[in-house]
Amino acid sequence: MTSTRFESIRELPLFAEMTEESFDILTRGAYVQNFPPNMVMITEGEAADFLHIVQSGCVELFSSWTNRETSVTTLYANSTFILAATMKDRVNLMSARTLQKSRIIMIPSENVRDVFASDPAFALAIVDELARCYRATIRNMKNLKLRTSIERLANYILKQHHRQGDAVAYQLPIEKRRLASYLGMTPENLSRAFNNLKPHGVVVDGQTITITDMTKLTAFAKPDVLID
Amino acid sequence: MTSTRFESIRELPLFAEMTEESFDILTRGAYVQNFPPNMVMITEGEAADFLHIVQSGCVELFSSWTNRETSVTTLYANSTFILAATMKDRVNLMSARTLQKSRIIMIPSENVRDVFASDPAFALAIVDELARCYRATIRNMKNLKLRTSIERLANYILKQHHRQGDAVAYQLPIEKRRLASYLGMTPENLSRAFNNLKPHGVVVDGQTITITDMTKLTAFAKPDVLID
DNA sequence: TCACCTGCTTGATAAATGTCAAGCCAGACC
DNA sequence: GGTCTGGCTTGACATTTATCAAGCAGGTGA
Repeated sequence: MTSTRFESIRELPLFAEMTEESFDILTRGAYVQNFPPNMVMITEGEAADFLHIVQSGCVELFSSWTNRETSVTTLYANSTFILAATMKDRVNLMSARTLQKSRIIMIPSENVRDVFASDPAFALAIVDELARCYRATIRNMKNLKLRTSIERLANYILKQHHRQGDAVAYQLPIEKRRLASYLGMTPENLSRAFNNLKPHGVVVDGQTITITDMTKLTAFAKPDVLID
Repeated sequence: MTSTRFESIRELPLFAEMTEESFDILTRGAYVQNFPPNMVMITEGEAADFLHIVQSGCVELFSSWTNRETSVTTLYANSTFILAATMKDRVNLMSARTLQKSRIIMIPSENVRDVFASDPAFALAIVDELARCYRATIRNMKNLKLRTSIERLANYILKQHHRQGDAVAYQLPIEKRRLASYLGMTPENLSRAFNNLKPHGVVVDGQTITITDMTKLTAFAKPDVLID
């Protein structure tokens, strides 16, 4: 049984509904790999030979042009990446690096395309995941084009607050310099943006964010279900 | 035969490979509608009841937040839109307006989801289209985050040049104020950006763009297959 | 314990981009 | 032909954001 090694992902939405046979075919030739922190595992422009799934740890997708670099997103356990390039059999548009020691499952892209064609439940799950990622990217772009950097930060702080169980104080999940890049600004500018949010009810101490006045912060951030 | 009204889209990649029966089911309850120019046909936040296809004319997808608005993309004949929201049965994240008199085919979202589940060829076409749009959006975001507005304009000029058959001079396909919004800048700034490109081999006269020095322009724009 | 990283912050300054106001100009319409 | 309109352009200025340089601080390892 090849699949026993991959039981941990069997319950993920992407794989939960497919037949046992399909899952076997899918995981044939798949393998698990451990990466140390800060390791570039995928470089943009390379062929997408494997669908990747974060089993544990943390992966950043980023992209470069000339001498500039930008963080696109950060992925945690149970996230998939390289799905679109896998399905279209094209090169990756983004690079990927580990931020922590990470365990990654790699499934041959060919298997994914084969099973997509033969297992309707898997096809549905793939399209669902793809549409979800697409919509997340549209939201991201709206965020970038419609808001200033301070507004983006304010909304990020609110979103994290909800993700971390509505605690008044919480820890930033990533380094500030990566957050800055994700939000489309420089680290210096992020520092100043945090200061600018003080009168709007946010206090920062190291990695700890404390929302001192939710009403003020929400009034300033104006979160929107169609962006955030 | 319901489908005769929709023969014009039968040959599109999205519908070409599906069975005749599936196409019949898909177009049941579908209809064609004519819109005048500058008509908002879809408002973000509304349910995505129909998959839309531009049969003729021109449609702009755009988005708003507070009192700001941004152009996301412009679609011409044979383009589909609202595909991701249709597949996930969610609200639209973008609004759509006609830029010219346009003829739009509308297919009930329910039909799309039903046929997706029953016709593997259609499923494959859907996932292909979705992945294509997703990747286009990633490119768009990289363009926005990694380049200045002048660099974005330079690359836009190069891309249009190729699209319009490598002619030395060509007409801008959209109004400058919409181009400005698409590129993430103000109309005033676009005007100045055109002026800034003069020493890099671009002359503008109204809607006409003339590339006077391709070498210089390319050297400045540094187009990249992973963005453009 | 201390030195030394590395990432963060702050200040000074520059560059990019946006805003406001005015004028220009081509096309639409009477 | 003349007027009007809307989009485009230009100038002056404000704001936002980036850059450069320096200093700070918390964690790591000798």
